[in-house]
Amino acid sequence: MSRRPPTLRDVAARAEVHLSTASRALDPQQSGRLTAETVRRVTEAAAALGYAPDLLAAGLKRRRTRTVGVVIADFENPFTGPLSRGVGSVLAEHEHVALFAETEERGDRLEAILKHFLQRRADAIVVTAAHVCDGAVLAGAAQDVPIILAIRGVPGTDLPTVLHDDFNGASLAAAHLLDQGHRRFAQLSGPVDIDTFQRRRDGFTARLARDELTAATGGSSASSATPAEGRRLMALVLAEAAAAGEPAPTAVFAPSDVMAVGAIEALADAGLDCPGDVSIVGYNDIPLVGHLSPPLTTVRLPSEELGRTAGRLALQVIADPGLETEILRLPAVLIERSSTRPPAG
Amino acid sequence: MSRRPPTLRDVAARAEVHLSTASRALDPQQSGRLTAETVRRVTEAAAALGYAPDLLAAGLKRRRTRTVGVVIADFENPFTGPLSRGVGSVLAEHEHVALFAETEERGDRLEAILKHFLQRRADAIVVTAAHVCDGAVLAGAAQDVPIILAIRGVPGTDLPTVLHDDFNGASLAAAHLLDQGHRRFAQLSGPVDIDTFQRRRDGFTARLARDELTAATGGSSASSATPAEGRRLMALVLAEAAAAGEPAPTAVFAPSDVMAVGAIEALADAGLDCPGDVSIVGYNDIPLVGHLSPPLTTVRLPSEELGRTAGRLALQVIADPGLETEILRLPAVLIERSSTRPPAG
DNA sequence: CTGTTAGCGCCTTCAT
DNA sequence: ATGAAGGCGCTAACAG
Repeated sequence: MSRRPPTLRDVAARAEVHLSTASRALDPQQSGRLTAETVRRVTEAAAALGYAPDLLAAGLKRRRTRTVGVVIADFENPFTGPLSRGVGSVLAEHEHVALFAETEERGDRLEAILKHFLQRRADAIVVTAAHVCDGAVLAGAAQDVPIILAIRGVPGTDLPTVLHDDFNGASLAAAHLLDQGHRRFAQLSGPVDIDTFQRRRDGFTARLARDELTAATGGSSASSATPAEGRRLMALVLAEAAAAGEPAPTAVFAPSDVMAVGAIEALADAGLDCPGDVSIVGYNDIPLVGHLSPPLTTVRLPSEELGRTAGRLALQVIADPGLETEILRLPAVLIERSSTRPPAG
Repeated sequence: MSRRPPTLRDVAARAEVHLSTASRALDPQQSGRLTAETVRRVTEAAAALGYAPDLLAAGLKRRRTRTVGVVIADFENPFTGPLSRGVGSVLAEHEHVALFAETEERGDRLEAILKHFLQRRADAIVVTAAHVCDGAVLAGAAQDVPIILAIRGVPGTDLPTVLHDDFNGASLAAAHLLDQGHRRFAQLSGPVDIDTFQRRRDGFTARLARDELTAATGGSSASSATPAEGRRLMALVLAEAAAAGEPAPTAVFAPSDVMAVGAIEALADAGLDCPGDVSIVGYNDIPLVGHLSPPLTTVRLPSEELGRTAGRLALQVIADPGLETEILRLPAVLIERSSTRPPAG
């Protein structure tokens, strides 16, 4: 184990050429300038020795490591998988690699991770875990390395960004419920410090407002997107309605599928049936929600495509640092299942 | 953007000491041999400049990159999250980082990824995506870098390995069903080229054999662990029983939760109810299976802990390459929900 | 076309 | 206790 791998030196010696000739022969960009014969000799020697270039040493000189750091909020989040695959595969197609790290939503981790990626000489960094208050830290890091924002934007920064179109996605949810004839709405609020949840809330609210309607919220917002928080908020909405002597809403928007799961449970706790009494729309279309009871109507996000786009942006900005920044928004699509139906009566 | 980060040279200049003095001052192992005053000056200069050592350059000399490659089968697999977090966090606690790559279960990818990690000078590699036929490739790579097997073992290799105790986990499932009084069993077969699925099958079979019972299989095995394959195999089991003029089994073991989901659907297709007519035990306890209808009885795996163990093994073998290899098996636990109940009648 | 010569940024014997 | 010098493995001018 751990025998020393062959170096370019060994290859050159075996091919009986100079070190730098070997280097050139192995570089597709330069091998054109060499005799076919020399190239053949070097290639052969390299193959015989099982030579593979040391990417660290190469990067040291070339000032490019072909590495892109990716900051993930939560490895256990269901869309982390598709997202990672998206950026990973785009990068791989261009001989780059992704380095993943996780903040676990802890505020202080982001800065440490960015610094670490810098020490590893990442050529660019994709941040998918930004909180709205991270502007300064991101701006600071952006002076040293190109940064791409994905999934979560940060208002006020001018970094290249690719987001799900959450405003539109949530509008889709609202439109669907309106189409079905609902008029009494509630929406559960996601964590307030995350940009995407704000946009979902705004999108849902705006679509209702067009029809001069509003949604109850229960007066609280989730500390994190979990079933437990969904359950808590749904119960609050119900309690609020009861306290005001009003009937419960017939349609509820949960800005994440897991919160929707909790909401359905809260309804059951209160003796209400989904979708019989209350319709629910979730968000994300995570695995298995189509197999819940009832199968959840939800908004699907093109997470892998978003990952691919983020990867592409990273490669672009590496190739041309002077690139003008832009904000891309990828469209969501409503997946209609059985947790929504026109209101009774 | 992309201003050049300060180098050790800059720090030395600012502290008015020699390059190598600065190097020593910043190395906790060596700073003892310097005047407290010099150390202070250097530390201060480093802080003022925001100096962070270039890990690539350091690794080049030190022949340690503090990087561990992790080969994942599938980023979208639900236990990939906990697993990644486990190894990532253990490594982070010891100033190492994980580099993740994905085979997507494609046979040719493993070799390419191993080679790539070598080129990046990973200090060790954790392979969680091994197929039983990968022995040669792994043995080859193991000559150049320490390799740890996790989740999936490879019979015949002697690499340090940490696995879920699938044999025991599947026995638990069988024991549970036997306890409930079931006597007519089926089990769906997972992909044959993956070690874990073989062990689950063997564990289930062995426990039944102790009571002199056997399980029908439908005569086929899954090409991949998906709901569609679960559905197909369950239908085959039903058809097989019908063709033989026998009653359907009352208890089914699905070696993965997603296959269980498909199996439940196949039962419904055949007009059978789970758990009314047929009990099902899944495997993995992935998110949301507790919210299915019926909530799935399943076997939970300590995936994050497994990741942590794999990370620990990697660090161990980096510190001491002569470490004797061992195979660890982490215990599974049966999570009893509502998809199983004693047979009717 | 190919060899020579400098480094990339850091660490690590040697001396002193 | 600190400076000097060489090299990790590779690439990139610059010669010839």
